[in-house]
Amino acid sequence: MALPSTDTSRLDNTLAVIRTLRDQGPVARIDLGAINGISSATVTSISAVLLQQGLITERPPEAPRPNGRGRPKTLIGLDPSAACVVCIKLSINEVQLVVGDFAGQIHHSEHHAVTTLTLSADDLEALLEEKISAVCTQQLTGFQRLAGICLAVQGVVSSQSGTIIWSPALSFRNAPISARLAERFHCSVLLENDANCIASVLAAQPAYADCPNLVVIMLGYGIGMSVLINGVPYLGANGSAAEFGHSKYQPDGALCACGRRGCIEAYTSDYALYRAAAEHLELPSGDSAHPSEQQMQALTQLALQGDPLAQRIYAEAGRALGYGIANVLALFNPDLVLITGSGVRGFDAMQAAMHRAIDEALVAELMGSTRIESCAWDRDMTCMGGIAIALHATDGDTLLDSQTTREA
Amino acid sequence: MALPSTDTSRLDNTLAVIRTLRDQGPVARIDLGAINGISSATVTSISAVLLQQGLITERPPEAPRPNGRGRPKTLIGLDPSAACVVCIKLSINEVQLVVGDFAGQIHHSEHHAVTTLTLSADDLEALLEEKISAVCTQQLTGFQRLAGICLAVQGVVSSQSGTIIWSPALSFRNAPISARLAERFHCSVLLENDANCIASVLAAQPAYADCPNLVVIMLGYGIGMSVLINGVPYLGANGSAAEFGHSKYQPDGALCACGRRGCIEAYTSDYALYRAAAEHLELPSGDSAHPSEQQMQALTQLALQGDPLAQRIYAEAGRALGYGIANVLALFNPDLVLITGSGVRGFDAMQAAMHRAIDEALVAELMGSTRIESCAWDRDMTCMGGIAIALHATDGDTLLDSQTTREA
DNA sequence: TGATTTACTTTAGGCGCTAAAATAAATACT
DNA sequence: AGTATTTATTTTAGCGCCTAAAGTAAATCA
Repeated sequence: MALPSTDTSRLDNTLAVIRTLRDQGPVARIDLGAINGISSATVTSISAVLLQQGLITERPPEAPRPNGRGRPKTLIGLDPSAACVVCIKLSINEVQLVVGDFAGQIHHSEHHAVTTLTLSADDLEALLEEKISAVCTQQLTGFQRLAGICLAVQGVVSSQSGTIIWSPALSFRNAPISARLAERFHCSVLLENDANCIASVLAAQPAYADCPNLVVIMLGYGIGMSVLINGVPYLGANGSAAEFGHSKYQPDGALCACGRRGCIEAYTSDYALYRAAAEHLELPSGDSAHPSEQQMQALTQLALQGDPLAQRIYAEAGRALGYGIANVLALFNPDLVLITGSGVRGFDAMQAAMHRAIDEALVAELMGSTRIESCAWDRDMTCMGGIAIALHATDGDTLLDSQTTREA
Repeated sequence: MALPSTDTSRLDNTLAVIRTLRDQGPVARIDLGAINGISSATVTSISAVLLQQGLITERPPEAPRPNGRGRPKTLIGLDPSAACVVCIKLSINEVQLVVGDFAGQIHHSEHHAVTTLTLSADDLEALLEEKISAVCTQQLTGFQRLAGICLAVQGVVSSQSGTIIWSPALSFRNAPISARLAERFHCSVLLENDANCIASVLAAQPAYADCPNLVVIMLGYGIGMSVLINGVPYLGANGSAAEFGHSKYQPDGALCACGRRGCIEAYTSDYALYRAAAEHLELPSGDSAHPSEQQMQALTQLALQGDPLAQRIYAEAGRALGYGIANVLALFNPDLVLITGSGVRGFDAMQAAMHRAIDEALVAELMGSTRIESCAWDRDMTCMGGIAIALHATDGDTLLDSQTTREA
């Protein structure tokens, strides 16, 4: 496996510089050296090339005094216009498109209501092509190139083959979507699970920097999970790892949307909560199989205000969640379990039962030092993660690309 | 993080050569180049150094004609006497010591009956020191150096800190054992979970070469598991990952040795099977909390011969195992689940119920392409894995060490 | 015996890195 | 203002590793 390291070394160091600049904003050469463990002579050499390629620019030294005497630092930073990426989030009845620049900043975002379940695979492809084309002509004029597209999809996807294996938002299966889009737009197309995108964003936050093994559970209409092992999403053999929602609470338990019984999702997801409540409580009307945000908020309110039935429903959901988390702790022993998703709205009503269940299920040795926390939900997080992942994945291409275009 | 690759590159390539030789036996330089993706000029250079350090030897070309015309290959192979490692397996009431040579071959093995549960931490250390010393004087005379010691322990260990956090074989906890042995024997001391040792051996077998994500479940007095992710054992935050035995089958279920209820172990382990059977069946007498191999075989025989109660007990054990595996599949989506351990003796009696339970628990999409197989049990496997792990971990040291000794 | 084939070694040259020296651009001091 | 000091960046010199290609070695084939 040993590569001719003389080649890879320069590439590695160049990518490290680019990523440092993306994470930290403009940085001086000497600091880039210290951060990445390379000499400043090497940074000079690397940055000279990047400058010439138009991927970075020098910033005038900041007006306020730098920090004492000596030659002031010359900060270099990514040129946002060097490249851009598009992230498309595909969820039930909604498609979101976001454009991010080379520096990782969000440039544009748009939502479209689409009845995703009625689409055929060809429809979907046509739809995506159309939306991306529109965004390209309207938004991407200032950019030197479109580096990549990230498709963030709810469900099971194979990143390797670029195939959507199964998604609750789609009525078809095994759709090889990446290859066609890649051909159409001449750039890499990544296919990611939505939970992995969110977990990547969370893991990048300084508060969680010391958690290389991070589990993120997303509560919502269904239940998703992402497991980061040493900071990278664990995908499993077919990309169907981390299907927490369909791990079991109770053999022969409640019926799940997947058709089996006793899944955590059958107790803790929005549809499960609503199903349990709908028979007995008066709630805003609507599609009871796909409860609206309004309906769910009403139900959560009832529980928090002390309605006994609603409380019981949330307690049972919390207990199921707790037993599920206990299994996750026993099997993954992560540093941190983070609970988020639109369903965190009801987390306060579940929390006590959840903790009770975990204590009931696990001895202290197996709890280890794992923290369990919840985290506010932001619907844009998925695409922010997708943008970051797409940029990271395409840095090598961008580098190569700007080499050849400048040479020509 | 980028290291001065100019330095690491040579080290990487040298280690790759050593490991290729260990895996495949003597190999010609040109083939070492092809296997590891380096030029044969580099292999010549690397092997010249290793030869001079005494880590490898040239083999006379084999008597039977090589393969046609041309200069025959000169095979080079590891010198078994260049180093040795000791692996100590610590399990309930037994300590096994095995010596392996630099080429990875077992050189010596011995078992000792020890009432491990009555030992204090100091007793254990003294015992290990004594046994290792004895082995050193008797067995290690032909070796140039003792490269390392591997402690393979049942239970939760922290490899990083070299601390036995908890083991069913010991009555004390949090024993920092590695550091003291390292000081005493002047070599690296690795602490490993026994299941990880076994999984490493299995993963190295050609039959499982295409399974980078491998789960090994060990049935026995207790239930252990190891998860290999991309071929390396996943340890989790505190080394307590992969505690399959204490993942849950049933909230409020059968009482487990850990003190909680409903763990898989409380249904599927030897003690659980025996406990369920002891009241109603006539079985060889003995310690019913620690059933002997003989007792367990008798019970297995009853089930296989059609005794209805024994069959029911094994079926329930299989169902619990199946539900546990279903969770493992949902969460890890491995390429292969391998079931082994002394408890595989009863696997035939559990298998049907296990598969039924898995089908009942999971939709086909989540089963993916995961194979579930059992695998014959060999009590020496743990130490074979420990030897391999110890050699792998100490190759760098051995290299450095033989450099300095030869120079002096 | 010499041609051919295959394996191994030597040579020549490139790349990437670093340390150290040189240069640049500020502030501090007198 | 002019020089010393401090800090950042660039240039230089040199090292280690790698590869391709040329050279050498050791067989078989005819």
